[in-house]
Amino acid sequence: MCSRTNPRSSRTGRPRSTEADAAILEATREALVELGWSKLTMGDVAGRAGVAKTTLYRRWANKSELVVDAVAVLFDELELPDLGSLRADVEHVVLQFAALLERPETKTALMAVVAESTRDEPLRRRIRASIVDRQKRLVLEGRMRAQRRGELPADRDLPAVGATDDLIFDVIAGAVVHRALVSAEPVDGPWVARLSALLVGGLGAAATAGTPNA
Amino acid sequence: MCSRTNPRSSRTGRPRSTEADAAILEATREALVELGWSKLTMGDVAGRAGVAKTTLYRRWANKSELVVDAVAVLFDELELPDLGSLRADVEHVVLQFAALLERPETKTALMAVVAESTRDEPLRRRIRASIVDRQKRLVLEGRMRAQRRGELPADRDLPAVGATDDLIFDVIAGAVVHRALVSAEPVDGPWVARLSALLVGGLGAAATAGTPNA
Amino acid sequence: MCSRTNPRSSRTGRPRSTEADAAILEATREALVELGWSKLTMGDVAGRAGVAKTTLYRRWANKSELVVDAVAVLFDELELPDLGSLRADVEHVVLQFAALLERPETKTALMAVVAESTRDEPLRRRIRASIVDRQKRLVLEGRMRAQRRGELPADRDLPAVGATDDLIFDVIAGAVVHRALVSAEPVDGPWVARLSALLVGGLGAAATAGTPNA
Amino acid sequence: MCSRTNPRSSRTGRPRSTEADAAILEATREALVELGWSKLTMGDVAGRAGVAKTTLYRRWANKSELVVDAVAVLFDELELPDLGSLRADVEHVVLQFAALLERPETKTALMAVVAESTRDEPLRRRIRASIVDRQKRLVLEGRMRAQRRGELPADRDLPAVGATDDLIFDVIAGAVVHRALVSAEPVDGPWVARLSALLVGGLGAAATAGTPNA
DNA sequence: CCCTAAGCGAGACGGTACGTCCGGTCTTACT
DNA sequence: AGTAAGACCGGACGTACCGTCTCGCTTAGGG
Repeated sequence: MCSRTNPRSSRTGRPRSTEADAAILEATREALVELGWSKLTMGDVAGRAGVAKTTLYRRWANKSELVVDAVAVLFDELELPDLGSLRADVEHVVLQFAALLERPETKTALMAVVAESTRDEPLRRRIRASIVDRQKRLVLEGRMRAQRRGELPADRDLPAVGATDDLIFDVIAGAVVHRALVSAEPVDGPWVARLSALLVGGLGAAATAGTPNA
Repeated sequence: MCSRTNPRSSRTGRPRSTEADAAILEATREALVELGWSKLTMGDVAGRAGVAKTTLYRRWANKSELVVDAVAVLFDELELPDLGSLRADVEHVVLQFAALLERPETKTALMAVVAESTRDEPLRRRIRASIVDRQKRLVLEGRMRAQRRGELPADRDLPAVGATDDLIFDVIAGAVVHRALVSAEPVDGPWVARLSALLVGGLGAAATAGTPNA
Repeated sequence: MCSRTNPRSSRTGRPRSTEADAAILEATREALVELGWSKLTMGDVAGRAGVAKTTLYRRWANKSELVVDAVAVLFDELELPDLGSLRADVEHVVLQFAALLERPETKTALMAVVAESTRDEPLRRRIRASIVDRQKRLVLEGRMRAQRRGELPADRDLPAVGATDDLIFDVIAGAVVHRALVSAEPVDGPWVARLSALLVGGLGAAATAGTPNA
Repeated sequence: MCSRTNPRSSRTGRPRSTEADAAILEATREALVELGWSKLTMGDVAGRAGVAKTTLYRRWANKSELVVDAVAVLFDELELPDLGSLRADVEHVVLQFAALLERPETKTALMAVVAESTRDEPLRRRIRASIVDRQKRLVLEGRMRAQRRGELPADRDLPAVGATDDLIFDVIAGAVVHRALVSAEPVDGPWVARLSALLVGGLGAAATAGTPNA
């Protein structure tokens, strides 16, 4: 989670405090809630965590990387219970994702680090590894479940993420983010229903038309 | 475009320089290209524009509002020529939007101001007015054209933006933004084809299923 | 009083408002009382005087010159009534000068413009002409009066300011200024009595010892 | 000398750099010489000292306090060698003080901080402690020496500064300052001779007249 | 009675310094 | 070697003033 420069952490000297790690990440989330991304400062986080600024910089290279780590864990809460149909599964995951984006920590932090990452390749990689790629499992799981149910044709290598999975992921996540943050309108039941209908309908149409996925 | 507090600008005193307005916005775009959002500074922009810092602050309350105005004009370049089919029109607008997001000015700026707007209501309004709402005309135009062609059922009040228009807008814009900035993968021909197929298929499915949404 | 660049003020055009002149100087004194030298601003003075900043700069080149003019008039209030003896006259003028220096306008302004004048030759000349030289009449008058009384030998060209006059002037004014502003202790009766005794005694000693003045 | 808020400087953390202290004060004097009081800026001083602006503000609250500290040390150079007579001693100290006031650092700075101190009680205290009170030792020393020689009656408590000492101090310092800065005329041999004669004569007259002042 | 040159209020302008804040590094002494 | 404390450099912030300018308007006196 934190950025150990050397892979096999050196054997000698005082070991790093794991309590500090947790306190810092918690303090970061707290500061995000109270202050938002742009007014969050490293000094403030250190103060809240009862830790010296040095201790932050020993673990994270800069503010962006710290915030990515602090927020990433929240994305692991997403789950995909089997609700019996593809459409129900889609609605559920959209609502979960929307609820996550309504939390002030994520709302203020996510787009900020993404914006930052357009000029910071290491940060981009960290975001992919810590947040983006991990969520694709939800799409993969949902798709395979639908294939097992027969809602989608089962002609693809099952356990790997395909191009359509990527597309669905970008559409779902992108639509929710855009609705919530850019359009700044509520991601509520009716909207989610319409989005899910569009997606399931589109997937179904593609399936019947022959399957043009990579 | 810039923030004149006084609607009918006061008759007295030296009038504001419109040349300065233009020079500042141009300098802002230039600085965004060279430096990106987070390294762009008001002082630097003032320097490039050959203008005093105070002149910037007399017009814009902060960096975010300035950047919104500087970038907004780029979104007006989007057009929607009639390519003969709904799918072709969708592909075209997606590609245009993707090209816009590939420009370094917009890539670095758009998500940054959106992130900032989560804590800044006036900024949010400015983004909506200057960028978001203006682009919805493309969706409206495309939908009405498809209805005229008979590709979509014509059962809605034509000139107003409806709930499905909003949905389509969020899906297209959100998917492109997410693909380009979050997933950080190319918005290329195949991906656009798949997205367009999904959307057109979904809209068609909804139409045949007879869902008369508002 | 105010700085007309060309001596014979041009015949044509709208004449300068003499009311503005007075209002500005009064406003300057008022601002000096309330704010002191360093926090007095030209804009504030203009506002108090109900006048545009341009009108100030048309008359005075800068803040220092304005303040010199505003304060100079106060020094004209000093008088030298004949109290019957050199010592009484000296005590009286010292007390008057001390009272003048206790006024907040002069206290804060005098040393400030003097300090400024160490790097500003025109200002130095203006101070001399407007403030310093005018007060020497008091010394001259007092000395001539004492000579008429026979308290001092009458062997000098009467109406001109001599070297000893200059010395006495610097000693009196300097001692009072130093006591009031630098030592920051009260210029009260006992102190004035001691100073006057010292001066009159010194002058007397010089007179009896032969008169070694220029 | 510099403003440590904490009397016993805290044991923890990185200690303040004493080299920075010295460099800043030296840079301040240098800037005073080159620019004078009113054009000296904190940023410029920081630059000359090779130090960040924050380092200045960590030590001094404002420009005035910094300049007082920078200039105070110069006043410690004054000495009072025994020249054999009260009058010679007086002449010597006056010349020394005049030479000090001719230095551009002091000429421009002294009256400026005094002017500032009329509205700034802490600054006034600092000036008294750092500059004024320290110089009174010269008057005290000179007076006691004259008493030992028998030039002045020895009827006062020897080691303490009395009211006449204060008077003499204000007269000497004030006269020199006024001559040099306000009248803006040279403090040369003849003038110093006249001033010394006046003072010694006045003190003698007071002594013979039997004025046992406090 | 208009013409013209200057004064005037208002307020934007370029410039410069302010004093504060933060990022990220460093130097202490202690653990 | 990690840690808390806090000083350090660098640099941007947003504000305040300075002294200048550019407007449109006013106010005389001279033709």
